[in-house]
Amino acid sequence: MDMRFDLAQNGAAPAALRPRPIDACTICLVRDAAICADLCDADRAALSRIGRRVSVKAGQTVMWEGDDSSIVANVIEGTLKLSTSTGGGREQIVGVVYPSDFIGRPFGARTPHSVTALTDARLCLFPRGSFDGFATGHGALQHRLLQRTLDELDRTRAWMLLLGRKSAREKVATFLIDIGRRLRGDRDGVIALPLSRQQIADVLGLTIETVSRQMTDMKRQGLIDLVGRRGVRLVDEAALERLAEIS
Amino acid sequence: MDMRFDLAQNGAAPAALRPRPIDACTICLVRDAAICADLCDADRAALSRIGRRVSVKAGQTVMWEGDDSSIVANVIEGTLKLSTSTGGGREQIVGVVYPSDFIGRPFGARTPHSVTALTDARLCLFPRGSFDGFATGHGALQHRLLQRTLDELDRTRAWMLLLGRKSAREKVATFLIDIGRRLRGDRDGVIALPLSRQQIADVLGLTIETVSRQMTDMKRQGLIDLVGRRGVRLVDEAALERLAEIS
DNA sequence: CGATAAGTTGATAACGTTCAAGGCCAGTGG
DNA sequence: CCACTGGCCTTGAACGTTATCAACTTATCG
Repeated sequence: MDMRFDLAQNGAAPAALRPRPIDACTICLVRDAAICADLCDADRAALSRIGRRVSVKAGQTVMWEGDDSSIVANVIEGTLKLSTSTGGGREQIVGVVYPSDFIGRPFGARTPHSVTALTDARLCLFPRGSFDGFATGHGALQHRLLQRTLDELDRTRAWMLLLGRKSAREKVATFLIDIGRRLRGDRDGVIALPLSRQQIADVLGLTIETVSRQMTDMKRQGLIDLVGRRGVRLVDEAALERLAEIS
Repeated sequence: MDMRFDLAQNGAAPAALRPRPIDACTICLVRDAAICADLCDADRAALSRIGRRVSVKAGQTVMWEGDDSSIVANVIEGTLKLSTSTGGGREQIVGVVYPSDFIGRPFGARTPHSVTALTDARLCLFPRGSFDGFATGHGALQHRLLQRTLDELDRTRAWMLLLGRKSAREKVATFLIDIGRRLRGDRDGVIALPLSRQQIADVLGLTIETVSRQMTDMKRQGLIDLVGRRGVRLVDEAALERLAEIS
């Protein structure tokens, strides 16, 4: 799918050309959870006309750290990572986003971190300028965006405690508890991790070897089960929580 | 100064009792930089009537992690730290705020981190409920709050890279560069640190000994000068920037 | 000027990284 | 259906950075 942004698509077409527009929002999977949830139908339709639906493949980078902030988007489907890196190439994942989350930097000139799809994903993409303009005129949208940003800031600050003060074991335990809360497992309780070992390391500020060692250790102790490369079952969640030192 | 919050103070007094109210905002040091900057005089006066000016002493904690979110505030004067800690008492400073910054958790039930004055400080304090109500009706205020929160989130995520991926030396160098940008030094170029060594350690996710060693090492190399306990001069800022690995 | 908290310095040990090799799984082609 | 391939993950050994523990020094304030 073409990722380039075509401004021409966003001008309002002459009314005659869209007598009964099929509104993408009516069938949207996240319409009640995303930031557009509180808009009335008319406003939602207007916002929808500003943006377009886009698919991205796993591994594809949607925005680059330091680039001009030219697009923002709602995540409709899939998981993506937000990351920054040092000049030397060391990477830190600063966030993982799920369906209904919002990505990009509205009201700002620069994208402060890269956004990369971890799985195949679908986005509802807006040119930043148009989005900013729309949001400025719609308090409900801005309020939802504010709520979401405040929540994200809280979660990010909690993660700083992990990065600065927790041991490798505590970090991995916290990660497993956290992922367990977001992604319910299948009927066997097996959670499909959206992250590779390297990516888990990049979330926790560790090396891949340390993550691997901690996880096999926890398996040996009967705290978790590892099934295949991407599966985990939290066997003793209470013990993990104790390990995680969650305040 | 009494920190307890007295709701009675916030009810509007009978009009007869305030014929020409002396508006605290007209002499406010941060009125053009805080979130209330874009309000018209009438709205600003209305907001002012909701809140009150409060002084706090260095060391005093204004809000506690996990408490009900009952107040929010603008910082008028002074420096404060935001911090979280593990059950075991390990602390991580998740933010440092300066005059015109906003503190507290609007639109949320819990305070996610403690707020403690590092220096004597003055705040413009609002009961959270009243503030939320006012903000909901005033798009300009909410927009400013959103801008500020987005900026803070960007800064916080940049700090995650430091916590997760930088060495002790890089951390200290980054800290010095960062503080140098916020606090201009005196005519000798000496910056008065608002943080003790322990607090610097708590910002960087290090121990006090490591911070001390890195700083005396940098002094030995002629990168910085240490004057007294709270003074630093950045002698070779370019070298520090190179050390900091700022992307 | 003396008391005391804050900071520095040193020795030692632990934790996590680094480097290196080997194993395992998923996808591909025979 | 099996062998082959390549990437991902695991395991091991050695090293290095930072934490820990303890003693000492210095700045600051009454």
